Amino acid sequence: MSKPEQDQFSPRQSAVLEEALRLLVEGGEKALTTAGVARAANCSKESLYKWFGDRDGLLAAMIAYQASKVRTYEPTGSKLTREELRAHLLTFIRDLDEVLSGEVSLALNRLSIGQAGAGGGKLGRLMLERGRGPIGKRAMALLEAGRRSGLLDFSDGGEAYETLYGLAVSDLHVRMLLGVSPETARKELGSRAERAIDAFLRLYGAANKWEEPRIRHA
Amino acid sequence: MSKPEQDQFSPRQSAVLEEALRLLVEGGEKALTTAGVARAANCSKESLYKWFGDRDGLLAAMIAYQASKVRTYEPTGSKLTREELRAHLLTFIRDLDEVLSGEVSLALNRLSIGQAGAGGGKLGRLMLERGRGPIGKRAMALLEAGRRSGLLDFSDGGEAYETLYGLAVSDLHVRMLLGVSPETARKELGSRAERAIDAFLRLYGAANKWEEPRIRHA
DNA sequence: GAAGAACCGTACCGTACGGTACTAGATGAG
DNA sequence: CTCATCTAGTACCGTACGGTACGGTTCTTC
Repeated sequence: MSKPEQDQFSPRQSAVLEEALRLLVEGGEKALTTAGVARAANCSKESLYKWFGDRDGLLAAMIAYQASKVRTYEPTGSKLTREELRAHLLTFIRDLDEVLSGEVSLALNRLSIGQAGAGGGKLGRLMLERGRGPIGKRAMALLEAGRRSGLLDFSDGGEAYETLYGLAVSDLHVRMLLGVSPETARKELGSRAERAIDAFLRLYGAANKWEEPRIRHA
Repeated sequence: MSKPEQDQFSPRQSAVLEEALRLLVEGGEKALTTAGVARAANCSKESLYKWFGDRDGLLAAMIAYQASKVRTYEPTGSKLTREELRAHLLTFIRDLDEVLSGEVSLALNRLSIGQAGAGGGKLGRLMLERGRGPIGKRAMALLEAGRRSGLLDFSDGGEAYETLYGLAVSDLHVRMLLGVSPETARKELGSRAERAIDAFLRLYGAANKWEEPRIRHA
């Protein structure tokens, strides 16, 4: 637990996984053959099987490896001002958008989703734990800080987080997974980030702190 | 165009597609082999290839067939009361939840997403057009009716629809695609429907018509 | 510098799948 | 009755992939 994610793969193995991710991004799952990975990474199939067990082990390792690269930095424990909270929310949404629209993330999600359905939902669980877990934890910490600072008002943090996520992403993640170009999607995400924060603060902002931005009624 | 979707498949072909969908739901994509479909549907592989061209044609036909089953009823053209709009929104969200959490829909989305990444995003485009298109159109019509009735206030209908969708679904569709049990998900969706409508109306309700439900400020 | 481990490259095996060919039986028209 | 069409069932083919085995080379360690 002291060195949980960093060096669980040797440099050589990391290089192989990097190459495997590249192949996956370029050609989808069908392009990710054991022989192809071995050839692209200049390693032998025997080593692949020695290191990762079998093909599924390789896929799981790719997910774990990619997850180990996102730093889940815990931003702050101090009291937040309105502007700071707003800025942190915006940063969170921008980071979220960047992750979700990243080629590697999309490819890994496609991979996990594609082989979910059947009995082997192993990869899907991995993605949920290693991918969405940390992101959600980070957001919840931020929202909690906002509440402690008297800027947000909610009873169920998970509910508030789901709302924020929905406002920021809506159905764009699924549409990207289905093939909408990440460029198109990123434009849409970018134009929605600030609006999502406005809406979120109208829904969950502590009343006396935000004097109702974008006031709409008489 | 007069008979667009109904009888594009003969009864025999529909029965075969039904069986193919059953196989897909049960075992995922890997279980959907041409031999398996032929065996399950008591037809010959040769007939499959005659009718659908090749395996991809069969997959596309499955999507088109399933899409042809959802009726995209246009509810109303008359003026709406508050209660009617609320009820229609709730019905829409419940229907949306039911579709998204349906086994067949999940299986087809997994199939399309799984083979998106590579060059062949054909199925993904089909899902976007045949699946999300009609649903979005229906919701937009409802929102437009709400605006014409003076109950909603928005400038961009698409933006309002995306907000409604995000509030109602958030990341649950992707989580279901990744393997979260539909039962768990349906409970979460059900408990969120009314809250989503409240939030949506706070964000887009015409001011003088809704006297700020769940008022939060002094 | 020798012993041993790790590893690359390749060749190999079994299998499973997509797609095609062929035969036999059913159905319907003339 | 007969011929044409359609289709079920089966057998077959080529290929591509997951997984294993082995010889040769490099790197480590004493």
